[in-house]
Amino acid sequence: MPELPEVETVRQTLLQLVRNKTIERVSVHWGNIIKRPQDPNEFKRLLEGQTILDIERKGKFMIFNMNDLSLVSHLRMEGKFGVFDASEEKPKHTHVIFHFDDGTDLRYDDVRKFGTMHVFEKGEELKEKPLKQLGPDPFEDAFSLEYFHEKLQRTSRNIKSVLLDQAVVAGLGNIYVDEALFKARVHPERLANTLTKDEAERVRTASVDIINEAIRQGGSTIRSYINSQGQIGMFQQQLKVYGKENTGCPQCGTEITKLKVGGRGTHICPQCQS
DNA sequence: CTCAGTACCTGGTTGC
DNA sequence: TGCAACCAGGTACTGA
Repeated sequence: MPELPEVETVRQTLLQLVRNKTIERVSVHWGNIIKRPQDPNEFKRLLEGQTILDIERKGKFMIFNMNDLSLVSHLRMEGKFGVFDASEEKPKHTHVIFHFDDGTDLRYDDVRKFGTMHVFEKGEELKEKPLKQLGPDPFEDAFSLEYFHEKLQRTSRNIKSVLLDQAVVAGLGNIYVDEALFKARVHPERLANTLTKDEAERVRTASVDIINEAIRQGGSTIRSYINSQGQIGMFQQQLKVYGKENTGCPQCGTEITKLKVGGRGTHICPQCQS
């Protein structure tokens, strides 16, 4: 489901609901979600008694800061967090429940079971996978033209695959890459090392603009995304090419077409993007 | 090292 | 209507 704007919206809405709550007990109904420590029982034991002090985000990962530990969570395709009264029935796809000492639960729901959770000693999370390998977020100073152009020069992959590579820039996914490349007027199959510096700058600034505007609008709801207060996003109304195949390009009227790039469904205006 | 292909899962949609 | 094939906001692992 979520790319950076959706994760950021979940972070903000969820923080209001769980800040300063203390975990009394954890239940795990699908152990494969838990990646570190490997044993879910150990995971449960570690988190007992911890208080959620803050939630940060890096790329598409959320980082729950607690007294002694950091919980790193990735929602992958369909993960959701919500806070419920402990008396409410457990839905079918709830896999991890953090029971607070005030009678409420933080529940992790994930139809496809792709999401991940890692627990680290506080401060260690950035030194190890999965956070260690992430590149900068799009709006960080480190995502400069020099940095980005250099990365593009060093690979012969297509530009779409490079933008999806979280080690280059963290947070872009299939929707926002298609939108950014449309805005930058660059074809997704262009080989990265053939982009001019001007094209690289167009792609870079388009990516930053799209992500910032999508955050402002609470993300995009295409099929299932909702934030932690149960609200859908609004940015899907601004999408120009993603999911718009067989409609007219808003710039030139040419029909938007869908193709596969790097195994992912990809939407372009064949006239505007070359 | 880089890269394409595949695996991980469930459910909605499409096409015969 | 039934059912198989394909598709989905993602990433880790494999082997060439």
